[in-house]
Amino acid sequence: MVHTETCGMRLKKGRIVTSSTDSIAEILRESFEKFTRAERQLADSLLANYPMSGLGSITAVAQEADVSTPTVVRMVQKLGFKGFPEFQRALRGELQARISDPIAKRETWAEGAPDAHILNRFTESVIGNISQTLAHIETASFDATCDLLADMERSVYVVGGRITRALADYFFLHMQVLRPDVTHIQSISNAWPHYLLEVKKGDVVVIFDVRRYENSTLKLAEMAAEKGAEIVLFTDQWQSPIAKLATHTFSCRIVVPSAWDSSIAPMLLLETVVAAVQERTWETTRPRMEALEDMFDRTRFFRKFT
Amino acid sequence: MVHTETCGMRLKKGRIVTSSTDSIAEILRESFEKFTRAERQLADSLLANYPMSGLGSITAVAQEADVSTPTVVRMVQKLGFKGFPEFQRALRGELQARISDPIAKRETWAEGAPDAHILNRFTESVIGNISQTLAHIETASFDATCDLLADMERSVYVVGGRITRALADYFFLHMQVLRPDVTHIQSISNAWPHYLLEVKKGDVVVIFDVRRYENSTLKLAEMAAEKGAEIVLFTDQWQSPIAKLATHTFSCRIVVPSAWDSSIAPMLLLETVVAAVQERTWETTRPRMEALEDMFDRTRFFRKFT
DNA sequence: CACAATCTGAAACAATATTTTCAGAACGCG
DNA sequence: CGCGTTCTGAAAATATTGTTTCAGATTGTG
Repeated sequence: MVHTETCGMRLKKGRIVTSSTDSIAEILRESFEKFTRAERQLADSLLANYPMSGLGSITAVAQEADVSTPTVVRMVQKLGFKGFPEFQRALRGELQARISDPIAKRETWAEGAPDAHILNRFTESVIGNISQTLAHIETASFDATCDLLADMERSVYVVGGRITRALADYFFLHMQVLRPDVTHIQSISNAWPHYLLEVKKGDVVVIFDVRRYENSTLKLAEMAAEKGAEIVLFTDQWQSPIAKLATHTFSCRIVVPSAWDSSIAPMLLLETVVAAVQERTWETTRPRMEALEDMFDRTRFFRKFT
Repeated sequence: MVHTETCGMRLKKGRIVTSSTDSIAEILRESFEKFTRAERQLADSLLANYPMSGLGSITAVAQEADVSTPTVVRMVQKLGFKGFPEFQRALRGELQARISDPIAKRETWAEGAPDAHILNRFTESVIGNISQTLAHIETASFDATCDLLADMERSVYVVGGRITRALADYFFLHMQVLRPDVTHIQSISNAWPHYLLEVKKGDVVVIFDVRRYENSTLKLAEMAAEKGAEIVLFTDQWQSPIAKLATHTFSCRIVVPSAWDSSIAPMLLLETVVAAVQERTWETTRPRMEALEDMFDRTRFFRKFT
């Protein structure tokens, strides 16, 4: 998955010997004096805007330096590469290292454990999911969703399915503190039509629906849509059929090395939404949170110390 | 000398029309819904470690994404490029711009959004949490926990608090499928003493307790400990007082730029435990899962297609 | 459930890219 | 200035990449 190539390092007679940690640029500079005229011209060209100029075809590289293609081949072989493609791979590997973020460099997550330990495999995969999920988010849509949820004129309904119930519950729990008029509808329960009676035009219905898309959730969405509600959908990469009805859809990567799907990516989005809504509603929310704190203190529900 | 190419912008029928200022990543994301299954798979792969993955040969790109080379050609043509080489040139041009711009070195998660966008800040912080949490896990302890939970001789009880209820619920939901004798106790409810009657020596009590540690949960843990239960605790970095009673404690980082704590790290551990237990109990679990599938099929609870 | 529309990848084909060969040019040296 | 050595690029030979075709697979639909 991750490209990792070391730089050239050959010991053959007549070849240029370098440490494997040297960057290709350094090798080029070090070997400069051993080069012939045409080769120097080429090395100059390569270094001129390193490493981009080396990424084209051998023909392009040669033309750029105004030398012939055989010269290019001869030079990279002198450097210790087997051929031009190998040289180019090394160059790409270097570039990769240069632009990749620190997280990508990390080899194992649970240190001391073998790569193959499930903790590492699982986490690796979750990080990939997060990265891919984020790559597909349109921030404008995200911001618009938060605006909707921060609008106190609109009532908010939260809907989860069999598995996503926990996500819906978690989201509900937080939204309930942030603002009034939040309702949790369990699409599985057969009481949901009652809740739907209340839904008005402009209300926001947040739906969690991942694969094994549930019929009842779809029906619920259809009815909410008919009533003119704004539907915000959190789904998986294969997209619940509700996507067609939704104002904003967020698709999350959920595949992990397990018989189950991972809820980490949707959970992350959901927590971020909570944080973003909170920023928008801080004025209203603060008194609510303080009141809540006060109530907890009075009920001695939580330990005050330790 | 310097490679400067603009991105695709064609007007031909059936092609995807984009502004010339869009980066290829953006074009990929925007066009995502117009893509077919294999094309999405490819787009994912390209975005996953953008833009490096697109720089190899068409064969390499296709293999990385696990699609055929014709798929690659078709997709880039859909994007408006004449062929793969043109696409790759555009990609190189972009990389060039990115490399030479000293400010743009930093990788962002939701590309196109400013670093300061909450999606990026939040995710950054969550990744940090995961990394730190994993660094503190003792794999031996983790494995021992999974062994306990895979042991069908022992009954399993799952306990959550006010906020962690969702985590407990999620964990319960999965364990319930994996094995028999799993019970969810809501520590808040005042019915929990009834459940405790059943707890025997050797039973496993999985407790979620993060800050604002709850009195009732502590009491519950004390009584379970007295009965000789093995206590597995998921808590935060400041450690719930229950840690003193627990056989295995896992502390998670939970701080994010929000007024709330993040449940991502505990959720990750929990999902990993489920995956690991499942590996251990596959023989027993398979028939259970098949039976469950069958029941869902019969109840037409889920949509069978789409 | 059959039919049409669409999607997909194996394989043939075409176009390039890379390497090799080789003849002449350039250089050093007596 | 002649001779051997080294260097260089045109062109041929080879290897690889990129494109197109087409039949089977899949999906949506009446």
